This record gives sequence, C-alpha cells and structure tokens, in this order.
Amino acid sequence: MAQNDTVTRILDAAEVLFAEQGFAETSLRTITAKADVNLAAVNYHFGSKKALIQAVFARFLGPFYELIEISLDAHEKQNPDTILSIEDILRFVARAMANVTEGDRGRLAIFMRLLGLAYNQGQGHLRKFLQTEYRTLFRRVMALIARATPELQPVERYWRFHFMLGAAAFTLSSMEHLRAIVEHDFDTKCTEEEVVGYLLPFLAAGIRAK
Amino acid sequence: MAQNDTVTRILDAAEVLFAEQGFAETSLRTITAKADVNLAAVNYHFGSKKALIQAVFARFLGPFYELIEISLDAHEKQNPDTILSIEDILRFVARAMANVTEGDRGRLAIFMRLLGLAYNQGQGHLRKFLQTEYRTLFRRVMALIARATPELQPVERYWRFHFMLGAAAFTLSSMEHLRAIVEHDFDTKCTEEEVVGYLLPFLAAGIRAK
DNA sequence: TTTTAAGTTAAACGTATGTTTGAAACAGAT
DNA sequence: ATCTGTTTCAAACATACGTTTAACTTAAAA
Repeated sequence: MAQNDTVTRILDAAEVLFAEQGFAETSLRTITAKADVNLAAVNYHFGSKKALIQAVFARFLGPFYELIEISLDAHEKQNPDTILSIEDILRFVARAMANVTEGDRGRLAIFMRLLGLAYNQGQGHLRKFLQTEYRTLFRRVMALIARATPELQPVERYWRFHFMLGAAAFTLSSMEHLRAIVEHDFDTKCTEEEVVGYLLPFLAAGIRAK
Repeated sequence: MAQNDTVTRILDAAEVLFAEQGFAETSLRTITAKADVNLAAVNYHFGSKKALIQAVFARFLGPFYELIEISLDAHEKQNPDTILSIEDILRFVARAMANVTEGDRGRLAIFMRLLGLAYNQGQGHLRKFLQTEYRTLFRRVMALIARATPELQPVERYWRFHFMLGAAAFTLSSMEHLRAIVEHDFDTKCTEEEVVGYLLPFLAAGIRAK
C-alpha cells in the first residue's frame, strides 16, 4: 500500500526532525526531503503542517494511552482495593513508555522532547489539544497519585505533579546531550534505562517531601 | 539618550514576545511594532536576530551571575568552612533570581521560559552560548551541591542536578498557565513566591532521595 | 479494455521573513 | 551656522515558507 508507506515515511521523518529542531524551525521541505516524498504529500495526506504535528503526537500517544489503560485495568482487576505506591505508579508509566518506544532506542527522548515542546512552544494550541485529548488518562493518574499521597494538600500535590513532569520532560528530552556530557566528564556511559533508574527515586522522594 | 531608549525598548518587547511565542515564531516586525521602533533598528543596534536573542539573555544572566557570585562570596567570607545545605544553596539561587526579576512580576516566568526554550530549541547554539558563558558559576554551584551531598555518586548527582533544573524550568516557565488551572480547579490563587515555596522542598527531597 | 478513483509530481502562488539600502532627521562640537 | 557622526526611517531586496494547482501515473473495478 503506497499510501501508508508515504504517510509512515512522513511521520518518521517529521518525528525526528521536530524533536531535533522544533516545530517552527522544521520546514515541510526538509521533512519531505528526508522522507523522500513529494512536497505536496504532506498537505495531501494530512491537510496542513499543523495537522501533521498533531498526527505525530497521536501516533505516540495513542498506543501509550491504550497500553497504560490496559495495564492499569488489569492490575486493578487482579488486586482490587490495593493502593498503589508512588513508585508503583511511576513504574506503570515508565513501563508503558518503554513499551511504546521499544525497538527504536532514542525514541523515548524524542517523545519527551515533543512533550516539552508542546508545553513550551506555540500559542499553546498543542497543549490544549493534548489536554483535551487525554484528559481522562490524566485524571486517572492524578487520582492514583492522590491515593498514594493522602497527606498532601490538593494544590501542593498538583504542583508537585508538574514538578515531576518537568523533571522528566526536561531531562529525558535532552538525554542525548546530557549523556554526552556524562561520558566526557565522568568517563561513564549511561543507558536510557539507567537514567530512568536515577529519575524515578528522585521523583518519588520529591513528591513525598517533608 | 535616544539610542539607549531604542535598545531598551527592543529588549523589553523581545523578551516578552520570545517567552510568549518562542524564538522562531516571533518576527522582527512583531518585536519592532511592539517596541514602537523602526524595523531596521534591530539590525542596526544588534546586527542580527540571533544577536538580539543572545542580548536578551545577557541582560538577564549578567546581573544574576554577578548577584549570586557576590552573595556567595560574602557568605563564604563571613562563614568560612561552613557546609551549606541543599536548602541553603537553593535559597541562594532563588533569592538571586528574585532580586534580578524583582519589580516586574512575571519576569521570573519569562526568565525560565527563555531558559527552557534555549535548551529545547534550535541547534543548541544558544545552549552552547549559555554553557560557555556561565561555566564558572555552574561549576561553583555544582561544587557546593557536591559538598552538601557527599553520599551521592558523582554521576547520579549530576543527573539529579538536571532533574532539579528541569522541574524548575518547566514549571516556572509555564507558571501563568498552571496558575490559571489551579485557580479554576481549586479556587485558590498562587503567588510566584508560593510556587517557589512549593518547589524548593520538592527539589531538596529529590536530590537527597534514598 | 475502458473507467474511475487515488496517489504522485513539478511548478507556481501568495505571503512573510531577515536583512540591506540610501536618504532624511537629529545631535553636539567647532 | 556649519559640519560631522549617529540614529531613524520608508522602501526595497532576496529568500524561504506553507499551500494550491493541474497534469501525470498507477492500479484496481467494471
């Protein structure tokens, strides 16, 4: 199916280039050149550049959304009335991410890079798109965190949640760069898994502070 | 002095617009219109858009750099051989930031927004500019943190430092937006100081995890 | 084989961008 | 009052962008 091939090639190229350069800095000509398709293909298959950006997100978030929902459903069915710890919740999220990005190493960084860009770039139309599209998942995770941290005030919990999100998005999105520095300064290589292994305890301790 | 006036007006306008929209998304025409100066003024006074971006940073970071160096010097002179706690270090940084951005409320968010953009946007020429320009300050703070967390392995300490940086940059840069959500969802207003008050314990607990 | 719809292509369109230009306005010193 | 260097200004420049068009190719249905 030639159509799917073109669509996939565009998404593959766009995903990498967006993460490398940002949305505004990446032109359709660069994308179509890397994908080895005609310039008009983007507007033909996606309608516009804006729609392409959202499609790139959808291809990431769709499977992630389904995966984490399924695994949470399964766990709640097997262990009803169990209160997950923060570490458990983070592991669920991390495992879903790892599964979604598995195969392509570096795709986790791209994922987080795009997430960070969505929060910090443009007039927030992308952030709005994400928040309305994945509101239910967001609420569900928030509810789990609330049960894991009953001692927190809602407002402070809300902020700490975003502190976690920020620590994850910022560092994982610059992972390649930061890893290069580690290799240069400490003569040690860090795998993605190790970085995530460093990250989760940090987040868990942060949200339980005091 | 008409020259300084024009330069300042351009910097004021650019700083706000860059933070709101990103670097690539903000045109010189938008900047000069907001600053109420002629379009050519940017290229006349700064040379190029890229140079303008760096000038915006320099106006922030220069005073911040000096202020924190001075206050650290003063403290070390008065209390030699004292080991600062993580909380102390964070308070030093936070106070320097608050002083630099004082007067204009919201300028802290702009600062962090620009920082996040610098890390996530473009080919990293901006990140390189920042890292070479402020290497000594970075090293100094890192050394203080190392003395405050002697139990940590250097590599893990490095990562945790960037987790802190990420949590701060990400949330403070989206502060306006996140505060609007808080106001809507929890019927509470948060001042900048309160958010920073939430942030610092989170960071301190995170870097001391386990 | 003919028809039909989908996909691809090269070329062009209109617009917005960063930058440059040369003349005008302005300031302070002589 | 005139000169001199600096700053402003409107206009133009070249380029790059997202998008559209219309002709062309392809392949499966009738």
